[in-house]
Amino acid sequence: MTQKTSAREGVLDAFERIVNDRGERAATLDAVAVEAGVSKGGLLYHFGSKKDLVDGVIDRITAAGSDYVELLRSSPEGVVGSFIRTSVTTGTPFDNSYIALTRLAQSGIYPDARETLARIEAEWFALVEAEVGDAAVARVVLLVSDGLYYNSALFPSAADAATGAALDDVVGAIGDLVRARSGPGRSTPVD
Amino acid sequence: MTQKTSAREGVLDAFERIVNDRGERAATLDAVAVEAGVSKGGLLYHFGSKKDLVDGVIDRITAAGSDYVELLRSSPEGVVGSFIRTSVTTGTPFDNSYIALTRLAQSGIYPDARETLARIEAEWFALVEAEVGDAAVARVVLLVSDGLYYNSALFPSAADAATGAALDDVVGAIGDLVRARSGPGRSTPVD
DNA sequence: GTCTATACATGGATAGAC
DNA sequence: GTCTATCCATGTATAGAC
Repeated sequence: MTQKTSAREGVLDAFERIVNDRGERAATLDAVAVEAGVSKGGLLYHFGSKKDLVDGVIDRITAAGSDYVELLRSSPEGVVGSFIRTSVTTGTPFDNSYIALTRLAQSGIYPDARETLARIEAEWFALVEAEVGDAAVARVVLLVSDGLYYNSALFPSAADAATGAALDDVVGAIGDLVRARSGPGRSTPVD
Repeated sequence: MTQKTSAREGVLDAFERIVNDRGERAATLDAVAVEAGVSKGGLLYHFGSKKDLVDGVIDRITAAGSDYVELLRSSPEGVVGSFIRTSVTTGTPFDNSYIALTRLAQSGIYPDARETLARIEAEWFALVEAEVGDAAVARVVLLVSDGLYYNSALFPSAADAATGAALDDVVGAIGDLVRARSGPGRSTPVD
């Protein structure tokens, strides 16, 4: 009763992959079925409609979101640094679901996708703000993260470049901002 | 020979509007024709194919891009501040074309859309870097801009909130970052 | 649980009248 | 320059066999 979900998960993987690589429009039932290695009918047994597929992605990210937040919290680098670094897509299951959701949310046909994204961002904002203690800085961090996701989703080739020194530079600059805002008379909350 | 383009422009407006409000998928020839108040046949006289519509958006933004850069250059606030502020969609023709392009670029069917975006971002980066004199900070500014565009395109309702005090806060934080990076021993290049 | 076959609607694009 | 009519391909979804 626990392993039989593999076919279902495979379909969901295929759906996300197509949405992310070729856009929502390309993610037809046919294309997803082929990518998942099942027939259209087989796919529709697991997901009765297109919307069910979207709901599947939402369920996934809702589950994975907690783990991600936990990972940020427990990072020795601190929330901000690890948050920025993990905003460049590296193809983790969470990344794949998150980017798929941003695509699906754009159509407006799936209000739940949009709401889920908003909920996730609100959670991240609270987390970052708690560490930096400054709403404006927290907002900048969130925006940089959104920008990184947007860029690595739109220009997958550029994601490699951003993974290296350039990303370190961004993290460094954000660190400077946090310290500048903490003020000279206040010791850093880091560590 | 100069005003007869109004119908054409109207069709392009309609196309952008639907792409931005309801997603690329909703922007069918039928829907665009209805929105523009012409028949499908009439639309296809001006734009022989879907791709021609996309090319129309690209042509538009290529033309409008120069004006936008000029506006940033001549802003009394400086490039960075005005750039950040104008990254929240206010429904200008440039905004509409830009957001439409980001949507169209995601499908991968229109490589030109992606390349145009990359070209525009490169131009903006050069402009910002020239003012702040620091590649990492320039990159942060670009990412914040991308994040703002992404957010105001995805959550139009949130764009209002971001237009007010929150946006000022972000501009202020970025200003702090620029100053922090300029270093204590270096006078500000502003003005 | 997965397949084939099929119904039905919609999308892109052409032809040709006005 | 704009319209109607139409063709063909594709997309979503259902029915029912295996």
